[in-house]
Amino acid sequence: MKFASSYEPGEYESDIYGAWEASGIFKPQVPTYPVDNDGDGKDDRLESKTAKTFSIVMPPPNANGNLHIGHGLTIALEDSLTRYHRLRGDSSWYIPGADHAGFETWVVYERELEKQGHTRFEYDRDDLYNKVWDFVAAQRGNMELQVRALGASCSWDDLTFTLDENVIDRVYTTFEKMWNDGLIYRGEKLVNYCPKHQTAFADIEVEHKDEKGTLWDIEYKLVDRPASLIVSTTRPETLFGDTAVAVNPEDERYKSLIGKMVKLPLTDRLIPVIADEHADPEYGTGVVKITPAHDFDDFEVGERHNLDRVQVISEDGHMVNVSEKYFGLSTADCRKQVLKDLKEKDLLKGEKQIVHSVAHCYKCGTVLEPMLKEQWFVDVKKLAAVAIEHLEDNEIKFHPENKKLVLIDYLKNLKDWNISRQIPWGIAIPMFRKDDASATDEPDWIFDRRTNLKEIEKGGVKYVRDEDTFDTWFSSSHWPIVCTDWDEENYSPYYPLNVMETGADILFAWVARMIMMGLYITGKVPFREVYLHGLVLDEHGKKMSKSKGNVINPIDLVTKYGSDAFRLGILRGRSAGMNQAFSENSVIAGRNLANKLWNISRLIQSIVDEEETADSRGSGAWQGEDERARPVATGASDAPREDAISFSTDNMGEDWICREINSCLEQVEQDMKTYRFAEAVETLYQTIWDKYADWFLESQKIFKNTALLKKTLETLLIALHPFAPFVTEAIWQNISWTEGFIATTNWPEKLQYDPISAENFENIRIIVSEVRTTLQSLPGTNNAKKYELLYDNDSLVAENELLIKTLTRVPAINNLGGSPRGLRLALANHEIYLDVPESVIKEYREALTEKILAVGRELDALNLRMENPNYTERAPAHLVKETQDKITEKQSLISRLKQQLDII
RNA sequence: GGGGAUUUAGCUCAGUUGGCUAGAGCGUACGAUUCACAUUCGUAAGGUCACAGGUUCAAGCCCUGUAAUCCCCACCA
Repeated sequence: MKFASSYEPGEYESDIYGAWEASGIFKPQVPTYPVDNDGDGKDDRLESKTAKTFSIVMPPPNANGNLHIGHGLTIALEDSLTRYHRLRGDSSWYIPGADHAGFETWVVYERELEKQGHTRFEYDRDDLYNKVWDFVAAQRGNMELQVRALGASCSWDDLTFTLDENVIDRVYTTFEKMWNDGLIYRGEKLVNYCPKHQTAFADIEVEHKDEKGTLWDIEYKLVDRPASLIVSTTRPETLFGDTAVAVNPEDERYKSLIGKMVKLPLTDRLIPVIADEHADPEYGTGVVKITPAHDFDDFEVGERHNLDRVQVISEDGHMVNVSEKYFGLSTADCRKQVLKDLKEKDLLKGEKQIVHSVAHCYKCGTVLEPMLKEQWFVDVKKLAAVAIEHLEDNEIKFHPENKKLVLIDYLKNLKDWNISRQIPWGIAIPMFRKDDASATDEPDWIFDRRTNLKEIEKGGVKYVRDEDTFDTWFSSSHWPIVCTDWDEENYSPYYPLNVMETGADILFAWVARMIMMGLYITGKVPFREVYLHGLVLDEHGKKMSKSKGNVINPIDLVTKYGSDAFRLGILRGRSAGMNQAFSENSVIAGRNLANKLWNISRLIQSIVDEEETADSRGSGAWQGEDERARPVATGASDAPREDAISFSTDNMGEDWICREINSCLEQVEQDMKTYRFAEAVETLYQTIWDKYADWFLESQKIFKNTALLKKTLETLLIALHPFAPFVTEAIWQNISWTEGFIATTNWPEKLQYDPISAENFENIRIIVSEVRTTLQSLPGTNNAKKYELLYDNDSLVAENELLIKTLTRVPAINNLGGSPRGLRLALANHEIYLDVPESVIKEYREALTEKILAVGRELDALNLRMENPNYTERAPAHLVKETQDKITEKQSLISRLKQQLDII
């Protein structure tokens, strides 16, 4: 016996993964590059009946990080899909990736530098890039091992790293095209800037948090009259950058002051009073100071009124362009000083506490400073418009559906995209600035791919490299294109991707940009469907976080319960787009299913072994005389066929299990088509456990049909394989009659069965359940052993005595022969009794009364429905008939139970 | 301010086009036990489908309103 009594995942998983990988089964069958084997000069892939392809990319995990629970979910989802399609015969390509994780890795590395007592400013960009490269290379590998541990059937030879040459190449090609198309521009704008990391961010990377703050009222005195304006601000230190104060043009209080000058406190500067809609008469005093260089709204006001932009805060968060007293102070110190000085001059007229939202760095939590900087921007209007057009044409199907509208809404309001980052770890921006003022005819900036050079020469003019790198999302937006080897010449049968699976939280940052970029570069949407998963929350529905200490590590669970258990557990009870709780319990349930399946296989193998031994002795030990030739085998129809494997008719569980397995297969197929993973798993779980093990295998302990046992086990193993790849493969390798890998076998065809026989077994199940229920509700314990089962005039019971006896464990089943005794079961269509003595029946009286009442209530409800003429006239005929039948059934049941009660 | 969701058993969730007595897992209670599996088997209890109206022969599902929870976007001088 090869099978241990329980499934130990640790003993099998890594060997199995190794065998899969070594045999190359994760590679797609249809090549990714043109092939011309017949030498006719044409791409064979296009000539042949194109095999169906399935392609999906892995959202690249951080190359030097570890997987978290979200990755665990992503891989469970993506790999289940991939394996399912592989079994269905599609040329399936699951493309793995690794992310240089620009900013994240940089933050980690910069901390490392600090530990060593260095700062980034001691090195130039190329040095830093090389240092980080080495750092990442040294840390790399864990992630990829963890992806393997989760069972991802991805094609490792095709792993794409976000800094691979082909990626950089593609990004430069796009950038050049955009530059030539006028979609890229350099602009001085206010950008969100982290003074700690000294880099700018895109809007999307900013984290807004509500915080308590103080609103100070400051007096600005008018120059030509003894009057003053009170302005309110949360940032008094920025007053040095004020270049105007604004009032609403409709505000009667201040109309006469528009155009006058006020003196900027603590300075000698005079600034004008301007009229602008931005000033809200309802808010505070209705007067607002305008600091174009340090506030987003003020920046726009400044544009409208042509105001100067006076930058008073440096990139490292210190005061500049101010009088000596304040120069060099940190913004926080400067604020204190300004408040103190204003108070002394009696210009501070009030303060109050408010709650307002403040922008923070999503990595270090530092308050972001709006900073005036020259950056590269993408003009997104056209790109977004094209994306919206294709989305509205329903070219991409979303799961959940509503996310499409959310995305369209986002694209409609999208602002230009800042793609410059002031960190060295990333793809260098391929732009060079003219370094020769005398060359007036030459453009200020030129595109050039030679970013390894700090300066280049073109046409006798010297140009200097821009030191910035790309926003990670700029390159990531190319992911479907670079992963599938699409280019302008090579037709890739894998582009567009069949499905893009990723977190709902990066719908805007990533999915939106992939769509825009895909359309811009290839003219096609980059994927046909989008499946978005939500956050995995802890068991109480709270976000997992290090500070809360509720983080679950997927690899720990894999180690403890096995990869399959983790996958089954994390898929269960989860639907698209929803943030849902997760607990170890669901993984334990998955572990139990794996073990159940293992033991099912162990039982079947032992039956197969025994039969083979018996055959070799020449006596059909398990093929009793009852056996008749019966047609059941694979095939598409329900109709019995005469040429198939034979098996015994007496055990009607055989037809029944075929019916149930067929319906399970149909359900799973439907669920996979509609991305309802949890439902697919649930269906399989119930079919394998509740139906196959608890009813069919129990029945097979009486009549063994080895051929069918083999066939049905294979079917269930294959159907579960996408979700639980390891245990199904381990069993496949352990049972004696299968060949090759289950991972590359074919999705099962439907089984043939006789519907009448199947329905008969369903009736037997109902009888058995009723017997069990009644036995449990009788007084005393061990009732099953005490009472015999009696029946009258019932061929179903008569023909299946042994089966019913085994399933109910009653000591005997006898034909009454017309003289009823004992306790009659509450079954409408069968006359079945438990041979229970009078004394016990009397004790059962109460339960019987309750049962009669319950059936009576059901009957009343049905009658009420039938009495309503609107129902009988307007409801579909089959429903009305069903109701009528039910009434008849309930009535007869009640009268029988009442008879029983009368006897007592 | 704008938008998106969620609310069904003690907990976590299904319930697809309105149509049988609203389901599952976990948990709970009771019972079983050599003979594949205690990671087991059997049975049961447990529901005002958030609330209030409406449409319909029929509503967990559709419509209107209310409440609570969560998320996103914008703004907050």
